[in-house]
Amino acid sequence: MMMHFDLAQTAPAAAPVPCQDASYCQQCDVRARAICGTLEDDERAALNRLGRRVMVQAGQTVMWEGDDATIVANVIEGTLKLSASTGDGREQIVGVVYPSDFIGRPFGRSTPHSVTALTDARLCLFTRGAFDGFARTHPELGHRLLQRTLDDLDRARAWMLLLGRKNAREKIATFLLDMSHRLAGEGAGPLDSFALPLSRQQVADVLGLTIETVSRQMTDMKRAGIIALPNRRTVDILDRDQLACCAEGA
Amino acid sequence: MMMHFDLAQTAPAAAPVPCQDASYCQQCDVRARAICGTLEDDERAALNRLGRRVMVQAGQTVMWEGDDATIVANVIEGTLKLSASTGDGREQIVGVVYPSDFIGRPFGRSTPHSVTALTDARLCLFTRGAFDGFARTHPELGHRLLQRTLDDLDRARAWMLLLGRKNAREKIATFLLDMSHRLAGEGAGPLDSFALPLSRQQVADVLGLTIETVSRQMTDMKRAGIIALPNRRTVDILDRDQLACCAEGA
DNA sequence: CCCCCCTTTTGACAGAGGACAAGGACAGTC
DNA sequence: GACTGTCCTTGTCCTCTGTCAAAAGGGGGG
Repeated sequence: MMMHFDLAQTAPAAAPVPCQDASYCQQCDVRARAICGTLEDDERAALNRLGRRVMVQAGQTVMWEGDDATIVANVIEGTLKLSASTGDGREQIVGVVYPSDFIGRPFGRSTPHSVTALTDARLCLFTRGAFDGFARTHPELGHRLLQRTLDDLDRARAWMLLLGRKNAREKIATFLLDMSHRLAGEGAGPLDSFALPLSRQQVADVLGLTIETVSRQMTDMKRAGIIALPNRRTVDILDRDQLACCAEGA
Repeated sequence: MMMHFDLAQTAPAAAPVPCQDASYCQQCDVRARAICGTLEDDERAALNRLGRRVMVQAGQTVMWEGDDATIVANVIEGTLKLSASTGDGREQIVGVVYPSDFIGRPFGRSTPHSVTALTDARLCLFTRGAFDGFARTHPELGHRLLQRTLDDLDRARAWMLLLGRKNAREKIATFLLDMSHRLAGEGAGPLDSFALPLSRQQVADVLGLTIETVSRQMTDMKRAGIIALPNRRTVDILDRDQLACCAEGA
């Protein structure tokens, strides 16, 4: 039974509704890649008893920047954004998460950034207290989480170079190449055609640009024959080498 | 016996020279705050046998971006920068590390950014293989490392907001406030006077600005009576409230 | 099938910050 | 104390990107 995720339930008072059916994990699409992938069957069953499956609709915010960190989750399906913002409303997307990624801030007091669904999404949700306790007593899970966090940190720092030192053209090109890799499935090569899970405004928020600059740069690249834009959301990479050159500043 | 860190030894072939004197850890200034802080005495002694103490001079690079990740270390004393750069030499500082911080990329193939000493520094150095093995068999160490990595990730993402969405004035103000907190000792409040461990160029590289813009903004704030700059490296915060306003964009 | 709303694109203009250049200050050396 | 190299500051100009405004395009509902 899939429960529908009610926004009101994101409040600290949300009552966790444990998932009864222990067979869920067996069918889980992302089990192998998620942090629970290397747990023994009985351990995973125990973890499963702590969590619940929820759906979130595109646009719904699962956690708010600065709130008490009361939940964590694995992403089963869909795409979500992590975002931070200034007091006067300027927004920066600090991460985009995909199926098998982990969201939330374990072992901490408050959530440092908001988490919002970009598409309809399915999550495997845990209360933070229950998850923290489980992770502390299951080193294998902690280790997977550590590896994933180290990878996230590397990615965040690579993005800092982009935000601080690249110009608009380089940012767009780097972004498109990154998407072409991240949207590819397990072990598959980069995609030459894909649907962006982000609107132009959201692309701007990832890159620290305005929507107009994003639009102009993409149109320029289209005119240069480097990419094609058959409709609003899909991107075809026509000349990957040249796109890589743009990303490097050449 | 303190060994001097030879740059050539950063090469993969570097022979680890174990530290014989197990009492080192007892006297270690940062033991309580470092990731080894919660280990039992015998465990810490075992870890100690895997590592060696080294000195690095200001300006020396301990690891190079893209190199095989062969070493990790705890910072005992001094300040170091983590930096990434584009093919054509633009640089972005993606982190500044202080005593008790951990550096290097455990459980990974290559180092994603360079590590360079800003001041003379003392490190407690491990080969990555030895450290990885130890961490895998000592969950408590892994857990401390996880907490630290989660904190680093939060900081990196907060900095992404600064890099992507703040203007020069806000960046400088945020940076100065951050420094005033990070340079304060254990549990102490923020400092109203401190010596920057960074040159103007390095401040620019942290904030994604040019050295001229950094200089101009700091002079402007000095003229506005918000800060004083008694010499090149020291900063006095005269009006913290106003500085906080600058940081927020007000 | 048309209409309406929202997203995206395009245009014109302005301003923040970068690039280049020169002058000034400071620390270490002789 | 003069010298010298490095780091920092200041000045001028220019460009990239942001801002504001309007037009164009697309998708969903009636």
